[in-house]
Amino acid sequence: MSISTKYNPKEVEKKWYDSWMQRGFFHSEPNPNKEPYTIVIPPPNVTGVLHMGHMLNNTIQDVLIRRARMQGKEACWVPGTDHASIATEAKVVAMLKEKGINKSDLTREEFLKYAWEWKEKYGGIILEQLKKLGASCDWDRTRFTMEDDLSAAVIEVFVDLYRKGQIYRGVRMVNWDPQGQTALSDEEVIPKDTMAKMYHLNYEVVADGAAEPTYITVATSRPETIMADVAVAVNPNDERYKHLHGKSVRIPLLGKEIPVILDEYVTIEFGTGALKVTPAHDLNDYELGQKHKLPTIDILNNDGTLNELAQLYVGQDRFAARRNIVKDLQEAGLLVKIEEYASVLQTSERTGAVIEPRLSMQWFCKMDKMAQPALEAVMNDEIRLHPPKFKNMYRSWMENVRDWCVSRQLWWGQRIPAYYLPDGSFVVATSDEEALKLARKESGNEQLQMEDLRQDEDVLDTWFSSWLWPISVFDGFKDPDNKDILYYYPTNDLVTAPEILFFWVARMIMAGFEFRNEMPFKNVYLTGIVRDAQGRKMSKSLGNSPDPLDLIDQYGADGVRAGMLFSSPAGNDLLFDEKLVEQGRNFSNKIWNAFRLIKGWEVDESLSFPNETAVKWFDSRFNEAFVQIEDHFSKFRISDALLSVYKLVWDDFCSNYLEMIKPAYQQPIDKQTIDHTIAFLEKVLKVLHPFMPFITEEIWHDLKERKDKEYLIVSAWPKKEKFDKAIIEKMENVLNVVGSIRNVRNSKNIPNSKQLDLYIKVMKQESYEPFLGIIRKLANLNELQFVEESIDGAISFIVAGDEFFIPMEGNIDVEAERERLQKELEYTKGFLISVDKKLSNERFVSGAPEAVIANERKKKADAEAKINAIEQSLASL
RNA sequence: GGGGUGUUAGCUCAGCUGGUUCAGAGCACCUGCCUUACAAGCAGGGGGUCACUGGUUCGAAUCCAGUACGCCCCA
Repeated sequence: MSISTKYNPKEVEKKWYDSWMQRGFFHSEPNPNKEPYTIVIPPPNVTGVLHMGHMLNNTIQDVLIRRARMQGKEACWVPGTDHASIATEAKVVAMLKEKGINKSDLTREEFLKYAWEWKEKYGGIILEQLKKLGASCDWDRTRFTMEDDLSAAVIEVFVDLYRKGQIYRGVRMVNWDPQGQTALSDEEVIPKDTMAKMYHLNYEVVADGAAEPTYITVATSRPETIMADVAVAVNPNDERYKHLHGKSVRIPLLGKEIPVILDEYVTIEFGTGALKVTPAHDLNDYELGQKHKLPTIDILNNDGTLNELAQLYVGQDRFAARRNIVKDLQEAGLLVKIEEYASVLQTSERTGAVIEPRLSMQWFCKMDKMAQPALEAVMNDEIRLHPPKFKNMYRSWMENVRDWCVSRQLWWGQRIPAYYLPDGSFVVATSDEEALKLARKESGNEQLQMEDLRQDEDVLDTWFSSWLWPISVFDGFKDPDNKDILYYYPTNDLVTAPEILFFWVARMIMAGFEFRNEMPFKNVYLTGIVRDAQGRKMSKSLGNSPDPLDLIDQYGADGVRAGMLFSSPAGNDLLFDEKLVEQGRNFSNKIWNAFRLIKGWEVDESLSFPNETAVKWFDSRFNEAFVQIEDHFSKFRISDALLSVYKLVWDDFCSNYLEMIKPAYQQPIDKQTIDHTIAFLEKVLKVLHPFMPFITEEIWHDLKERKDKEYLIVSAWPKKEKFDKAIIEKMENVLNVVGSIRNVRNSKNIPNSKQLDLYIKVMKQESYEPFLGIIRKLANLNELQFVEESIDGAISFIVAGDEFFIPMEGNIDVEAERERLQKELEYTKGFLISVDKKLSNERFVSGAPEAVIANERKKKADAEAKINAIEQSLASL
């Protein structure tokens, strides 16, 4: 035989991927005769490289899309990339720095030129990597969130929302990243648990005639912000501070006088019960300040250094300033003590810098109105989240949704289409021309020129383009009634990570209802995070993330795909272990060898058909498993679906069916058996194909001559068929018999090659007759006959109430055998007692359903028969 | 602090409407096999008080309450 004993994925994968591409199997066009099935890819960052998370996510999407394609649906998987403004800009800035260029020395246009060059050169590698995985995306439809049409959609949406009053400009407390020098959305801020210090500072109470100065002690974690203090707040019910109501205090070092205000917001027990109010640098203080109509003093520059308003430590970084002021306070005797306490530090997801709550002028998008339909759609299961446990999280987020800060102080992205007039007012427009027209109209100044207008410097948050993705990839903004969007939208399934449920998924749902009055997708499958075997997140610094392409190289794409899916139920983190991928590869090999076996048989047409029972059984078994597989798919239990296929292939098809029909060495096989077997293998390949596309396509073609477009990838998915439950159950018993015989061999050290005899004492001989050949073959038997009486001097066992005897030619260990039987007898007796107890319970008999009672009766009868049989065997020993 | 969610074999997890799918799977482990499809394999096997406590029920891994521990989200 010339076929390799090991499956070799390398050339196979390339060959079939190219072949699929050439024949256009991935490409989709609207087809009114077919049901559409659509997935839009969560666009990876254009700067990204494939990591394990992508592997899992895209394998699942590919499984779904391939199955749909085989089901005869018009399957369309739209790929693309995201411009990822912060991440990409950071990479370009770093690249320029290496060349000795500072971003601040460049104009916006110069910088963008570099950025585009960089994107053209390094961007989109990830899409090429996805091809190695076997992703059957419609590459003709590849989109990029910053390409012209998609940017135009973003601008159009911005203008539209602005005109609807949904977008506004305002001073707000934002999360400021002093390193990236941009505002961040709440979702881009990562809280980190740390130990922080609480400084207790003395504020002098403004002289009220007392000879000695008196103080109030204020606790703060940020002493460097005291120069921005505008008040000290205490709880009006706090007895300790009653004497200070209506008084003022002096800021330490600065000496500035500020009022003591009263508010029940202050927790009496926390710190000293006295709170310094610094509206410019803390969200809660800001709200307190608003309430009490206090001024705000912002003492920080964009880069986190102190400005002139601070008066002290001007120009120093906030952390340096903190060290210095603590020292000075100490020297001035105003620092009472320092306490350690556990606190949460807000950091930037991108740069890791400590976030500065800061007042700044930003653009916001109102969320509350848009959140309504988006919330309802999920709560009433119009859009289903898998697993549904995420519904609660989704609801609590949507019910407490806050306005979305959409502006970013960056250059890489869609520039905010607001144009400022010389008088400081502004207009919002989709183009320069329109802006000028509007500006002239609104200012009444027809002399205004384009040069008089200044466009906002900021760009929009990346998510402001990705929330439109399911619509914009089909040009639903440019041309709202085009045939693609009408056909493919709403899409079917979205596969993504739970950490972007709010960033992205929720906003896409909002955009769907806002701009098309329709949900963007019907199902959201939430994957878990891929972690290492110890449960740690995969990260570059830990070096615990394998390179996916190396894995593919080593184990084959099919092996990796199967390995990823073996243990990743929806919503659960995947603890990745290379063992899983190894298992996937071994599975490939198993399938390969099954194919080799079948391919190697000579057919002799003159032979009769000896395998009717085996064929009938596997046919039923396949259909039984198939119903299960379909059920798993319908509930998005992808791992379970794969495991069902795995067991069907390995246990049922290979270990059992093929062993049953396998002719003796170098003997030919009959025509009927081989035909059935090939048909079975084809069906098995079909259900396997979504998971392991390459090896299945390879075998499909090696098995038979195929016509030009007769590919597995576009073959028809099996249909659910009726199956014979009785033959499956009977075979289970038969395989138990075989297993018991093998067990006897094992425990008695009887080699496989030595034939044994078997005597069967059963109630219904005819029920066993069709299976005798199978038992003989799988257990390697010589004599095989039915008997009426128990056989002396034999090892016996019982399966489903029937007795089986293997004569042992006298070398039977009577004591051991007696002990074994005695043990089994005791167990069965105990079992009978428990069943009897149940059945004699009046309330059980009257309360339980008929089927359950019947079952208990059957258990009782079986147990009694078994006890009887064991006792006889014991007697005959 | 509020909310969510989980705890089942050494590990990762199934277990759906309470009862034959009820204590399961895969991996790991142990024993024996180089049996001409496959040692990346074959055959067999040992592992669990279903976190704890109580309740509901004829019957609880499954429903309810509390406790402990873990994780997630929000403040």
